Amino acid sequence: MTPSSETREAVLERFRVESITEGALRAIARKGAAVTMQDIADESGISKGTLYLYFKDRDELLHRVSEGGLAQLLAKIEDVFAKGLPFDETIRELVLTKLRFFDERRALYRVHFELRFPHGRDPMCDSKKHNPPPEKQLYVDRLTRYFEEQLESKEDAPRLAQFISETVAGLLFRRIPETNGSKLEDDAQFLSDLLLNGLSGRRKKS
Amino acid sequence: MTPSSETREAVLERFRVESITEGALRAIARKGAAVTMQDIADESGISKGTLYLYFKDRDELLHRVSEGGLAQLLAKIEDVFAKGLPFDETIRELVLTKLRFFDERRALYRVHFELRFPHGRDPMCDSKKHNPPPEKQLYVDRLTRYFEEQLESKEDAPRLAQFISETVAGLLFRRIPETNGSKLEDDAQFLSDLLLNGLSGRRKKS
Amino acid sequence: MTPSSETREAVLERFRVESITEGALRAIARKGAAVTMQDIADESGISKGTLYLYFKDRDELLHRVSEGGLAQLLAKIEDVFAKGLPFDETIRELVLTKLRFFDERRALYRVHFELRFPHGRDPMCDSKKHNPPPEKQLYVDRLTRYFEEQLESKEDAPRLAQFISETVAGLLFRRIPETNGSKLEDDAQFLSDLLLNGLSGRRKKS
Amino acid sequence: MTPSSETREAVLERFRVESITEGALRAIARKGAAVTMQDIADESGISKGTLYLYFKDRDELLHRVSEGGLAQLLAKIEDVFAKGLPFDETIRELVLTKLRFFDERRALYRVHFELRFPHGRDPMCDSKKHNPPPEKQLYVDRLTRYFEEQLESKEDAPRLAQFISETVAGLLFRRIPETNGSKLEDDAQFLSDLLLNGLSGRRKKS
DNA sequence: TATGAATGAGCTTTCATTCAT
DNA sequence: TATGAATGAAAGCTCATTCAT
Repeated sequence: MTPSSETREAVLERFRVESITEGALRAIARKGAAVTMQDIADESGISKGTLYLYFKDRDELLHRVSEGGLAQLLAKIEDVFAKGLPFDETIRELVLTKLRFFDERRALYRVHFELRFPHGRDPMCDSKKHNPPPEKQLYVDRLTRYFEEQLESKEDAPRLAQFISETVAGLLFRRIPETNGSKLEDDAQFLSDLLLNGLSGRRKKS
Repeated sequence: MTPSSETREAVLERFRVESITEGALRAIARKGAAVTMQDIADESGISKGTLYLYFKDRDELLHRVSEGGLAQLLAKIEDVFAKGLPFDETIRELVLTKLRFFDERRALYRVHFELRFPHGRDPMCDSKKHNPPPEKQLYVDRLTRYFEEQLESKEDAPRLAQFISETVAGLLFRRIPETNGSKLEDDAQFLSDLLLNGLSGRRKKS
Repeated sequence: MTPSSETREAVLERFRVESITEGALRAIARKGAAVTMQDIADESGISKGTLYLYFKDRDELLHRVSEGGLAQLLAKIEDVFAKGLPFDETIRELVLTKLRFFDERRALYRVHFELRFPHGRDPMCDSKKHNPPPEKQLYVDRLTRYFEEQLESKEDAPRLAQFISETVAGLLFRRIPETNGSKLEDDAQFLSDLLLNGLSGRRKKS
Repeated sequence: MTPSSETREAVLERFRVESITEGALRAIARKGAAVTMQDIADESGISKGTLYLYFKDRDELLHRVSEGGLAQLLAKIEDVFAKGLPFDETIRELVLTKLRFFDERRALYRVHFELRFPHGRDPMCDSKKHNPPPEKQLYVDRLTRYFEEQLESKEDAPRLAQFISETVAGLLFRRIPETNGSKLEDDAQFLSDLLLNGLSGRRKKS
């Protein structure tokens, strides 16, 4: 009734959802994309049934985990843009940021992949599935806008944005499974250089 | 008993394995990464039990499917190198080849991903897991050798090879789930250009 | 403390129980015999926990709903007897009354059935089960008394009473599930005629 | 391949289905309409998973149990008609037959009831449900035909058939739950008399 | 060697019941 | 007294794997 009580419940709810979300991430980190609800419950320190108080079903839970992660990434990206660095520096920072983000949250990355391949191609079952606005797209959209401002030909912007997004994804793709020895900063540096300069000048003079 | 009969059995074995592998690919294409052994058996025209005569378990079967796919890709890559084209052309052909290969075998790509995250990180269960020589690495190794020949600084070669490998993977990552409208050849062109020239010269003069 | 306050609490208690009972009936009407406690709580406008303040468990709640319904029916039956109609008329009215009663409360009828088959015959679990005086019997008893007054042979009375009770039940049995087209009054008429006159005179003269 | 092998498999299948069906009846007798698949599996001496080799789901299994029972009843009814007894005798035999049939298979009767009330009234979920031709109707239809031959007014035949069917059901309704003391043959006699003669002549002369 | 019926562990999900507030 | 979040014991169902034929 009172505003404070409303806030209180809402806060509690958010807290629960967050703690489950984090537990889910830990669980996914341990068990892979095949996490069970029991795994998530255990890792969250609550009981299986409680999960269903906050999420309709497994699908919704995983989607929310995914969305939550993306939102954090978007915030970090925005911080980079806010610095107002020159183009090259911005690109380097963007690459490094995304790389670091997922490197610290390898589990999250798995979830993204699993959600993109919803277990079959039967067109009928898509209707009842969770189909939120393409939150991943938000990230690419933001990049697109930046490129439209910075590049000469606007038309390349969307593809370039997507390309960078996926290129970094590619790097992560390698880094995630094996505990790779190469330093993350070096990878980021290398990738940024390649993006900015391509292979030009690296070829043998021959 | 006789050498010929031995050979015969070996041939039969290979034939079986191949036919199962192909059936598995078709099954995966239909059902996604969640294929069941029954799906694979049906699509291969044999019975479920027979699968276990040729493969230890589901995990090994999928790994072999994955390996088999890679072997085909390697063969195609070798064809590209055999043409003896100039560097730029070779890069473009390589990109296009890999892109086409997986675009025609989207299902296979899923399997690769699923296999990279073998369902758990508990160190205890690794013992019983399939741990084949890094067959994927073969592809990167081949590229590395090429770059070592072609580039000035040998030390960059491995990273560059891996990078290209993953970059293309990134592109596929986008193409697989949604029946994306953009033409594959355009994507390949764009990616090759970026690899070869980077963003140099695209920035606004400002 | 004071007598008035005691009464007050008692009244409140009765009021609560009744309102829950009615809510339960509505809930059963909507969800069938598989009502959940939550359904009942919602329909009663109270919370799930509160149900357990007034009823030991689901079983007791449903039994009380059932009993409550029967009490109403008994009252209506009494009204029929109070009219002092001749025998034939009384029978007809009784049949019609019961038929109408359950026809308007189809849901209630389901509960009766479910409660008669309390989910198991293991003699051990009977102890914790609700075992109220056979309330249904009250209805049959009342009929028995009437027949004892009206019929020549007193000994047939109990069986006849039970028989009529079940015959009407049989009719309802058909009417409940399918939204049957036949008019309730016609069914009642037919049944009464049969009870009163049997098949005598309907046979072909042949 | 050979006819004998075909027969063999078919026989085995029928044997399994029958043994499960019987196990289900026993399980229902013990646990009521709320039998679980595990109960049925235990009682059938097989494992839970095996049930799903022979029945799509719980619903289909229960329906088949129900149908199987009805088929047996129909056969017995047919035997009665085949005797070519006079009308009164036929009615008496029919009543006794059905009464005995269900008295020996009380569990089966529960299943019939549960299947008539498929757990809710949401009209949407009916589509995917098992909806076989109304096998119960077959029994009533058979009776109807008999009455059409035997009674003067054909139009009463369907209602009379249904009525008798449900009247007997009503009797069973009483006999099932409590291990009732009254002799089945007496109940049958009484019911037949009432059907044939009604209450005529029983009233006090007064 | 090939089969596929049988198994049972394990999954998602529901819901009666409890208890701290 | 009233609440409803939390629980956890089942339930229905799937599927990798085994083994008698």
